[in-house]
Amino acid sequence: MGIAKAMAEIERGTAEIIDLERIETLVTRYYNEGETYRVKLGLDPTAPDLHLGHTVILQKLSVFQKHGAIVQLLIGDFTAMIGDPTGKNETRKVLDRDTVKENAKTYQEQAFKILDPDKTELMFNSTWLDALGADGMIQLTTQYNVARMLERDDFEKRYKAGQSIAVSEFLYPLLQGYDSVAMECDIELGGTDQKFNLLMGRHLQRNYNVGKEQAVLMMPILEGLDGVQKMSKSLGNYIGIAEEANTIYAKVLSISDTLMWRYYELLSNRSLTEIAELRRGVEDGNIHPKKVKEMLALEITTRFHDEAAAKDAQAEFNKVFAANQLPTDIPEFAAEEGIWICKALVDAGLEPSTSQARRDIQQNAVSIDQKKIGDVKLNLEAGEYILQVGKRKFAKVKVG
RNA sequence: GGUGAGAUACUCAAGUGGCCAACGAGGGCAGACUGUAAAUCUGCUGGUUUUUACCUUCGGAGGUUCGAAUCCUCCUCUCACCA
Repeated sequence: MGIAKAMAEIERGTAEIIDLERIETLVTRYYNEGETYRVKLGLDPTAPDLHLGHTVILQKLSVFQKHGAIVQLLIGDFTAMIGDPTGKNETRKVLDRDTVKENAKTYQEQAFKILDPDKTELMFNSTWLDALGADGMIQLTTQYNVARMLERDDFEKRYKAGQSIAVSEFLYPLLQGYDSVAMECDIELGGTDQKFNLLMGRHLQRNYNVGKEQAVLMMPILEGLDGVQKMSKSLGNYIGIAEEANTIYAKVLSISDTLMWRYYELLSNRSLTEIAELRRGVEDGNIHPKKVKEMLALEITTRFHDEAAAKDAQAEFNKVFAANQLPTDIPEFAAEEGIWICKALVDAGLEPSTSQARRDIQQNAVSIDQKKIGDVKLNLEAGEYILQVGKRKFAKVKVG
């Protein structure tokens, strides 16, 4: 493959690249002399469930692997103790080594759905940060000053808003930057929100005389299903890559039409020209936007499962939501005769509390065997029923 | 160390003795309309084997009072100014 084409693949969809020249040099050297280089990605071991937001960067890493990169997946087991400053004053729970190892393993398994295992190294930053010691830590803190630290967007905002900033939080960017020193990486990837930390790596590599300064490549932050907030597990607006085909398909289809184009740009493997054509088609009214969304849903579902599973998911989706029929697999549970409907809904996991169940029944959101019920005092007699709350929550109950 | 201000539900934010399970906004859930899209309209948004009732909640622990998110004391945390 030509170097120009490789570079075009690397640059696609990026938010910002610092030191593009260096990347080009590395790629060129690979193609001419077969010399590999190192690309780093730091991961937080607290949340082992990868979602599409992570895959934006992982996909980029896999592009690099095609062009001569050895990927360094860094598990931030040490830095997890501090937690990247987020503005939230949550106390982090301290993870023990075993949990971290387990999380790392899960990470790895999931990441290998996208990455080439033969060109990936797994690392833990406790390896060198444990060894740093108090004097090493102090040495590290002399490399930067408070005024510059406060330039970091998040710190600046909080400082101006009069919110607290723990001293330990200043350590986070420094330690992350020091990782780059220890790893001697050539390029570091991250989201745009990581810019400050990524640049710190460059700064520290220079100060510690590593002999190179990492290039930085930032990917845009993928919005979650709501289209506003960034995709994250804690916000519940994510599509997990380990989720079932049906779920992934349905979630993709539930995004807004505007957001769909964003997902195309960042997640699809279709060429940019192809995407532009689809877009024109929709704008001209020649293609129904739902068709385009279905294509995206199929593509993404196929990526984490396979084509057959994706097709099945599509069929199932149409059956349940377009044709209003019952899904194929409905979780079952048993209950005693005469059980109060609200209690049954809670037991089935369809409702969080009987009070909530009561409200939903009053609002016509609950049906039994596809018939709405309005009676909150209903007790179920012996028999089998299909319970449904809203459009998407189903359960089969055996009473008696 | 001193002085002052503040801590309310998922978030922001009213409420300064009874009309408070606590205004409002955002978010979320549900209904109508749809393409499980968007926009719009409507309802709900602490819990309880059963609800015009009862129980728990306004940083924490005590106290005053017939009655406290509201008053008092101590504590914890945050911010500002001074040192």
